[in-house]
Amino acid sequence: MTNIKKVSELAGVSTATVSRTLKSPELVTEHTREKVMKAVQQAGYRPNWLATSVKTGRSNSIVVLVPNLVNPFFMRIIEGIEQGAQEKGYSVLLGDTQGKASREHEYASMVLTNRADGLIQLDHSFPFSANDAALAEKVPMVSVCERIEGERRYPFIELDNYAAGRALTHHLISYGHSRFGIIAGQRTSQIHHDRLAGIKSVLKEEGIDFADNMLVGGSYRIETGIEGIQQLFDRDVPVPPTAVFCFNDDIAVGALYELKRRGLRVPQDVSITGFDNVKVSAYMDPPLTTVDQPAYEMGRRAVDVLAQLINRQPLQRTREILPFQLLERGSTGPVKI
Amino acid sequence: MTNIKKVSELAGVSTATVSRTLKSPELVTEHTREKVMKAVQQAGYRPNWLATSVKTGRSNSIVVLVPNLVNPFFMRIIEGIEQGAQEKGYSVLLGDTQGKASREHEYASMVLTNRADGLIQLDHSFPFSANDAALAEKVPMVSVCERIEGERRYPFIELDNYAAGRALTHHLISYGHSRFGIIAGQRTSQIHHDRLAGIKSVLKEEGIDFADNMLVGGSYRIETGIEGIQQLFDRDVPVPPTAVFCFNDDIAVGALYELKRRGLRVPQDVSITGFDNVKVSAYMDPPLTTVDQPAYEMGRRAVDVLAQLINRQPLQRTREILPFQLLERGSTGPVKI
DNA sequence: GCTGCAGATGTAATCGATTACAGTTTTACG
DNA sequence: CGTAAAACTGTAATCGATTACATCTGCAGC
Repeated sequence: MTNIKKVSELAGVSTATVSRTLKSPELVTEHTREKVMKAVQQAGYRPNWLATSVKTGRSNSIVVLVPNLVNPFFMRIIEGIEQGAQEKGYSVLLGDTQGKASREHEYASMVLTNRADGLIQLDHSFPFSANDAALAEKVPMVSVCERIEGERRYPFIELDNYAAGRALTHHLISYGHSRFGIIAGQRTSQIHHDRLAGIKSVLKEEGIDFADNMLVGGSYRIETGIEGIQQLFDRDVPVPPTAVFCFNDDIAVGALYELKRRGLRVPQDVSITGFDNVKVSAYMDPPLTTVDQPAYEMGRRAVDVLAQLINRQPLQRTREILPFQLLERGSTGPVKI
Repeated sequence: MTNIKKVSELAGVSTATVSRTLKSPELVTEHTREKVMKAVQQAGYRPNWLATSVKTGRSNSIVVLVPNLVNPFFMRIIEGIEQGAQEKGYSVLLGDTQGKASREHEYASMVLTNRADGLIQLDHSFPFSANDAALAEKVPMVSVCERIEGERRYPFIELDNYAAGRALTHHLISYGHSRFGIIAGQRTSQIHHDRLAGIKSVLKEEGIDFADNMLVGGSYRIETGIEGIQQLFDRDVPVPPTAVFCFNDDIAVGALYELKRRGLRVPQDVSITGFDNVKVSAYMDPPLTTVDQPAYEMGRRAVDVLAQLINRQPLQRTREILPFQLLERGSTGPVKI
């Protein structure tokens, strides 16, 4: 291994001078700088990052906790995080939690052991174990698209899921729909509650009933969409819904697939909506009406906020709400008479 | 910050004893172990990972270079990598190269600076700059699904793209097709050449002509599929193809979309095939005939191989070919008479 | 020529661990 | 009881950097 000592010997100077030449060149004379640089070249020297970090106490890395890597929506957020991190000199440590608490704890504790400086959370639970709750108090941490209600609070970036729920509902009602189904994802999340509350608030205002058994589903997967449609349309309720809210685009893909398989046409027989605006949603048949989330931007903002926390700069606000956009495409239409 | 010294004072022992208690408990007596553990608890002590790493010279991290995070196929590989890494005690540093050489260099040099112990490459180019080529000689590095032909060689995990190309072609020929189009992705990659060679070899054997202008495309995106179809069907060639090979599922999504938009039916008018078997491909309308790559498994194997390189264990072979599977679904069918 | 100061470089402490080696205590056994 | 070996613990070197402080040189100003 070529270390700073070897270079210093090669250049005939002290290690301090080598270090200075590389970090603050203005402190050494032209002459020695050249000597040192030549030695650096010759030895193929690169400063050992671990050593630098242990000295400065900063790892310049951040952990990103994500429940699922294959979801393009999350990945878009992570692209934003990656870009922002890169610009600020941070590296991104990937923490695929697979929704398991044990994994979350494991990754989160990387911040406690100086392996990372901060944490970005795309999951929905508090990522520290009961043991570490007290320590976690000081951990710089930001949550993207999920708010933690409860014991602990930290800054979060999200969009107004309540308003998005309302917008989707208004859109469908304007097409004359009045019998709705909902296929939800992870039900314990704040997102879920907000969207649901948004939908229900409009229904209430419009005097439309919503039976609890029209809410099905429980995870953000294609299969959930398929099973959701089966539950909504197979049960012995007299009248199936004419419009179905799917709480993400994957669920909507499954729902669309299953509706077609049953010979139902979208949107002529049933309207469906997605959420997230993943790339393929625009190229489905029909293209999906969905809510666009500025995922990339959310990722970037998360890094900004996290960097402020890490550097103990004061935050203007602990809550950032980014704008969503309702994309009306082919999967929704007038109710069948 | 609570460090080992504080704990040692709290427990009334030396730092060496604290270190031993935590790393090799069998070296200390029951009595002191208890004392130390109590102090550790009380102080909320966690060993500083940076310090440990600088001492051992191992960061226990690996860098994964990926050209694009939103591609579910890559992400499936990374899931495998993540899982394998986790089991072996490595963390994964994400390197989103966005296909840019500068990014590649930047991330790759993390191995040269001890920030990571090795490198897994999902991209297709040699990730070190000309300057570092010599240093890179010693860097543990594995390539997944892409072989590097040329100056530098390192182990790779892939599937037999040549054979997969042949299998797809046989499948379409068995349906009576003889006029083919190809919408390719990244054309400079080895994958591209292998698949293309596989297809052409069968066509030659069967005495079927393939005009070079029936090969279009140049990146793995949905838009490439749309533009590809436009090029293949708009040109003034007398007869458009009856079957189109798309070199990944994203391209196939675009192709399917554009074909439908033009009023062509799949597979009655045109058959199309994808590649990779991403999740949604099974739920398209029609479901996509595609080649399943064991992406997750490829990721896991890559970590195994990389770990061997890092630990300087001898490799049985530098080339691992995993099995593919041709999935015949609804997007291919008999040629229209 | 001497003093003072700025600028360049070297010396050595430091970051937070691990671990070789030394020193001390305990145990085993004749 | 004495001695050697074993078991435990402490001291201090070490990993590879950074940096406070010390030292040395050279030059300006009186």
